[in-house]
Amino acid sequence: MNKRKKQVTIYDLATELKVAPSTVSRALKDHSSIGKETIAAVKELARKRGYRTNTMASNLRKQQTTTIGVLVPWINHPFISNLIAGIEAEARAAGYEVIISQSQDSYENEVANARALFSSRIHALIVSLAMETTHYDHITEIIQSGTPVIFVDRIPWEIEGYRVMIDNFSTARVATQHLIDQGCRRIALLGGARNQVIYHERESGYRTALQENGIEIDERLILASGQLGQEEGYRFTRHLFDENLAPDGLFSTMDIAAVGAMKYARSAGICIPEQLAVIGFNDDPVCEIIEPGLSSMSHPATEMGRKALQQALRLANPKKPPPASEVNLATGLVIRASSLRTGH
Amino acid sequence: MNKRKKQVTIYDLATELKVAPSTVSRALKDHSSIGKETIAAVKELARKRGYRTNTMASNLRKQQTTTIGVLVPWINHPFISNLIAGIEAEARAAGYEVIISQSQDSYENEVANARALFSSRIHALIVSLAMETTHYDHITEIIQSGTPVIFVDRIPWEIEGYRVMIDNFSTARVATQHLIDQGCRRIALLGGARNQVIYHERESGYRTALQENGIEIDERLILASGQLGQEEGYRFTRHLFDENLAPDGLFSTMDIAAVGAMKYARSAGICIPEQLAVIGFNDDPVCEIIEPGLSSMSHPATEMGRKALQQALRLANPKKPPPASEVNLATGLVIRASSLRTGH
DNA sequence: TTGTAAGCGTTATCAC
DNA sequence: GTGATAACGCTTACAA
Repeated sequence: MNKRKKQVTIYDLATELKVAPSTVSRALKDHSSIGKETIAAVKELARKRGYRTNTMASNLRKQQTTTIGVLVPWINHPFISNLIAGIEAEARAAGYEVIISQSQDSYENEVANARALFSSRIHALIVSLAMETTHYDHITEIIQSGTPVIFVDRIPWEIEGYRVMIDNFSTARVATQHLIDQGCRRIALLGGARNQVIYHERESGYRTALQENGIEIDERLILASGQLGQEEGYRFTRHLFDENLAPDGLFSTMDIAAVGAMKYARSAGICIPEQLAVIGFNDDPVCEIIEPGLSSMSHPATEMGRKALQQALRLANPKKPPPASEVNLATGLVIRASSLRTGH
Repeated sequence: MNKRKKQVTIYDLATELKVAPSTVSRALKDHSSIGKETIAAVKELARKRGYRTNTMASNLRKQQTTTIGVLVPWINHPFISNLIAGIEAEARAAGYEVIISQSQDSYENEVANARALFSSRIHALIVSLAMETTHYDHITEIIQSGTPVIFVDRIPWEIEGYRVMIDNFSTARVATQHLIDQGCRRIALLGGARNQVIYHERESGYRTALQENGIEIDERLILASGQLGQEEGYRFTRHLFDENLAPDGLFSTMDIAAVGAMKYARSAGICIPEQLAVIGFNDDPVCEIIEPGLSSMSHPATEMGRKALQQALRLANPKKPPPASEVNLATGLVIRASSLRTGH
């Protein structure tokens, strides 16, 4: 049906060179027991005939692939695309391919994608969970089959698995402390979905920082949304000022919501940072673009991808030293004009 | 070596049910000639034993994969990640997987990745070329083998292949015309690598618009860079004003360079849009974030991904009607404050 | 409606 | 150093 040209196989090369297929196979991978001349001849002919290893056959025979499965909520989010870029670069360098699938934050999609990846007999799986996900059977199934699974960023509550993360608690604490250091006392929080570990941790870090500084927590200043975006940031901030809760500092657990907050402030004539100091989370490119520059906590997305891949390979290869069950990457406070008050 | 659990095969199911493996194979795909009860029994047991098709074996036997190869310069660029998101969503819905690789704009990487993808016997390939690429042997090789190849966005000059694009010429003409309509007469161009078709086309569109309006082209206002980014945008704009070439309009073929231009204008006290009307290209998220809002030409990245995949599948399946050799998607003028002069 | 058997291209084991 | 051969798990004529 397909008019694809038949590909050259080791049999074709063997016939032409009048040697055995097994010799060709070995020659192509520089097996030590094959004569130098044979190797040269085989490689020369392979090049001339345009021979390409049939990965499917090889994989089937070896009972393993060199494909890394990646399961993320969205490909086209800055953080995730950087994560994937890191995974891909590292994988490629190590001779692996990357197959990606996005759940679009739907549990149903995530399950279907997990099954599809599993059927492809992936070498390892790197997962960041969908917002909706609260059951993990589709993942534990894979773990139990012996396939290495690494969780990144959006990790599950229950499963004891390998993870590559940042310390969301401490990072949020640092962000909040920075606002306090700038003289803020009424600090609002724009939080994400509380059923997600990372947003829960960030909220805890915020609360802890306030307590450590003897600042009473005003629950009315804590706002959360499962869909924290620019619009929510705008709306939440307007709400705070409309209800006479006017904060003097604002920590947003996502940069994009901080942008919304700043947009509102601008429209309402609220000066940043003098009246409202703002800090975000992730250090997305927007932080450099908006005026004033948005302070944020840097998040090593690409590095996280690289690390996750390294962990996955280590886990898949019993010869290598086993990986730590949890890797924490460093974050950093990036101070820009949105939070920097003179005189502090 | 690997402590992976042995996977269940159709043989296991066949033995347990006391039927032939072929029966199991057929039952699993609802073959018409298999008894209803047999099908039910097979599926039930498959579920119970956690059977998963071994895709490698199946592919090897069928001499084809359901894997779509994607070769792009960078995964973590807004335009590309949207493109990939479109490809993935459409592919997944059609039962295909997506394997991605990034050339990082290096010719060498692109060649290596193309070979690797080819060895995986991909069903089809979707390519956006690296900046460096000027030879296309690594791609023509694949086309000649019978594998469908679809070019998107960064297409080659020479190869007669299938492509999914926007009309860069007309889109640039519309952008330039818009500035002219706003009263601009000295319009600068921030262009990309001229060896790339798309940037060449955009420059032509700009020139044509000026000519159509009887505006003389001042070559000193035309600046190009293979690495057009925020910094270049800033630098080019400063150069224009420093050299007393002060333009009253600026068309940047990439949004991010327009952002740089706006940053310079702000630092130099040049009013946008009154003294300098600015328009970009792509309608990236930054356009909404920067102040004033950046006018731009919308680029249907996700749609382009979906379309490219559809074309690829159509091309791979001789039963379907053959695709058009070139698909052009619509772009649109998105007017924001950066180019909107009152009184026009 | 089901079974038999060949073969997809590779690699590992054993023999020479 | 090299060759013969048997898998890997699946699909698909062809046979029954």
